[in-house]
Amino acid sequence: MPDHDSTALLSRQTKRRRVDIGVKRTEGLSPNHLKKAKLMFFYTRYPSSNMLKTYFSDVKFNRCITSQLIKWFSNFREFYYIQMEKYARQAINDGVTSTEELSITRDCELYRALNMHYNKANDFEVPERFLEVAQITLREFFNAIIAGKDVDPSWKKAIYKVICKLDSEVPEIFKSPNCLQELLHE
DNA sequence: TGCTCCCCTG
DNA sequence: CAGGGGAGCA
Repeated sequence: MPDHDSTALLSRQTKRRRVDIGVKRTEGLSPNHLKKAKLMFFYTRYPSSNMLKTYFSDVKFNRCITSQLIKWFSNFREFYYIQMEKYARQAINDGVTSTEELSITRDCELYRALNMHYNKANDFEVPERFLEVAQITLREFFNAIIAGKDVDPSWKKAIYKVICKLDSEVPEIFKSPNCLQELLHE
C-alpha cells in the first residue's frame, strides 16, 4: 500500500478516534467493570439486563457482553447463597435454635467472607441495607433447614423468590463510568 | 426462539 | 469466573 494511502487511512482513523473520545465505549468488560459489578451486588442481586445497560453506559453492549454481565451476577448469587447455607448449617450445628440468635454484624465471619468476595480491597463502605438483606437470607435458610425442607431438591427456590424482591435502588453515582474513582477516593 | 435462572464443572 | 446443559417463560 503506497504511503499516501496509509497516511490518508491513519488520518481518517485519527479523526474517528477524536470523535469517539466523547463516548469512549470500551470493547469488552474490564477488571474495573467486574469490580464495579461486585459493588453493585451490595444493592441488587437480580439486576435486569436493561438496568445493567444503563449502569454500564461506557460498555458497547451485544449479546455476549450482556449475557456475560448477567452471568457475573449469577455467579455472585451462587457464592452468596452457598455462604448463607453453610453459615446457617453451622449455626444449627452450634446449637442455635432461634433466628433471633442469628444476626449479621460487620465483624462476623459470614460478613467477612462476603466482604472479601465482593469488596476484597475493603475500600468500599458496605451499605447497611445489604446487612439486613443478608440477615434475612440467612434466617430464611436457617428456618428452611430447621423445618427439614432441604429434603426437597428444589427447596431453595422459595428462598430465591423472597430474596429477589429485596433489591435496592443502586445509587446514581454508579452510572458514571468513573464511579470507582469517585466512590473509593473519599 | 431467545432470554434468564440455576446447577455442575473446571 | 466461564462453559455447557436443562427448565421455565414469553
